[in-house]
Amino acid sequence: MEHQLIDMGQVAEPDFTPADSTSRMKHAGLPCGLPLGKPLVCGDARHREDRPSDTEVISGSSPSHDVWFIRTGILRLQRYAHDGRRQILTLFLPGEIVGFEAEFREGISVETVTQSALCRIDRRKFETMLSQSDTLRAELIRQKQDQLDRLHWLTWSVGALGPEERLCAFLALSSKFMPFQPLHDGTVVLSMLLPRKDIADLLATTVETISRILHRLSEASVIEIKDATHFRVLDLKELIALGQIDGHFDRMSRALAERRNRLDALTVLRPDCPVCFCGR
Amino acid sequence: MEHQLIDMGQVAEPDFTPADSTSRMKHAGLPCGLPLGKPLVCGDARHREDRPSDTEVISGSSPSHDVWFIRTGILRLQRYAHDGRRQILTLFLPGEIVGFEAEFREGISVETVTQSALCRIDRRKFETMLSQSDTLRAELIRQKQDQLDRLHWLTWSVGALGPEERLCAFLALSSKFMPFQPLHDGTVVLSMLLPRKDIADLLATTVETISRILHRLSEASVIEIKDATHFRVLDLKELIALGQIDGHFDRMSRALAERRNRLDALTVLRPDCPVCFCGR
DNA sequence: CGGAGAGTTGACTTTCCTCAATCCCGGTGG
DNA sequence: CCACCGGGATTGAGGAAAGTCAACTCTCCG
Repeated sequence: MEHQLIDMGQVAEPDFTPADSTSRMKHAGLPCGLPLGKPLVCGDARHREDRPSDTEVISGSSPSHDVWFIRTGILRLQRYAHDGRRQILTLFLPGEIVGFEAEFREGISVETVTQSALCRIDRRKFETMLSQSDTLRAELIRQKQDQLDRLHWLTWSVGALGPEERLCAFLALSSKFMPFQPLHDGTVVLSMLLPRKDIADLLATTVETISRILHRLSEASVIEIKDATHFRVLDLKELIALGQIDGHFDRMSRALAERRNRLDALTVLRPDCPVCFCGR
Repeated sequence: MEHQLIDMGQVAEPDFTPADSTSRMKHAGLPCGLPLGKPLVCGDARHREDRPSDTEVISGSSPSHDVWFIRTGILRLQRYAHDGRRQILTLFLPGEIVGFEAEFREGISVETVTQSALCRIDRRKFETMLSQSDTLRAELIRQKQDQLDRLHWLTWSVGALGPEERLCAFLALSSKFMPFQPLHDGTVVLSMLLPRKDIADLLATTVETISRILHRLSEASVIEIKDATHFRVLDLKELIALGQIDGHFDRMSRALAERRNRLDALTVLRPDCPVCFCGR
């Protein structure tokens, strides 16, 4: 199979039941750790933090002393216009390092989208670790590159495409970084972790437009809407074509899969975290 | 003076005369060189290339063997939608290194906007240089950071602001990276090097809208239109306010100034290039 | 049972894109 | 020297996509 389906494991979902619509708020704990290769080294002891959704991690005004490692959950980098309009510039996913630089400019903030488990690391310590570990440095560069990639897509897409095309691309990609349930016929039921407002602000449109397009796609049998947060993807190829990410889908989903695998490797090889006391 | 005015020296402009409207196509030669600190090391001998405007530097389809160093001129990173609509994702300026990675994805290409003087460097050699020079590595990271910064602005701006606000921000920034002529009263006459279509495709709008907004701003006495490529900035503060880049203008123009200074230092300290044979 | 919040739906409105005509300027050739 | 030509820029008229506003539904939860 060319595109291996990957279960993120973030959300426990047995057989799909529409009643399970609160899944957006649940998550399982994972041991924490930075991607430092063999030894799991954390910057701090007892630095683990669980955050509910929609809480500020990095403020838009006060410079932060900390760097964050995302164990589970999704974060958003955002900025507001004077009229209160918000633009989400990128999403951060499990395994990513946030706040090292640049993501805390005046007016730019980072918040949790879903409930999240984070590791807080002192900036000074992180810089030391960075200077001592080639592995970590390489990982950081890879992450910056991935983020630049995503931002290129978003910028192009917001500038040159319409809302429908953007949403299709987003849905296609979502099937690679959101939890889902494979079905017998090869299709999948996708659990959308982002509320409508976040999707709208990421894709630079409105909740009303998102809603209308979703139902239009459902009408066209590209997706099936099980409930507000669960979509069955009937025609992934069509989503990719409509979203005009033909040449980019493979690379982007590969990048996502690799990050996921690196994270899994950490948690599988070291079920407990020997360095920090954030165990389990 | 808080914001030092910097003459780019790219365009020879004595006293301003509206007749000088072909200045867009002219540029002066500079010695080439990579920002490697003391010794100027180039990857290749005789690798200097002069390009007219609107020529492809990095193709969207065939992977490139080369990395480019911009001595003079402006380049654009762009991508087309299926309907032919183009989005310019970023501009590259003198002193920047282009094509090392990521800027040559499927469908993404780099072209000259103005006539440009480039240094072509073999990718293999560049990687060697990179592994041997901390200075170069640091410079490359700084550049990536600047590009990420600009892209954050563009994405936010296209997503959350209207065309008028985007154009104001662009004009304000332009006064920091385009040639200009200071006037007796402290205002400046800006030489716009980009044709309307490029401005429009960068700001995700149309030439008609750009034109209308320019004349609206002129009507409001924020700028004065000398001719199609020369604007006198009457009220920079207002441009910054309208463009909502209050908190970012200083940092972004500082970054531009620093790059410019580093490039100047290279050319001033080493008026001839001792390593490569591209001399002056 | 009632209230809050998210999502959906419909009617209206506005912005800005599209299309087309015109202008302006520089270059060229008679 | 002047008339013509071509490309970029400007201006105007009209229309469509998507944003705004408001009403309504649904589910969850106290």
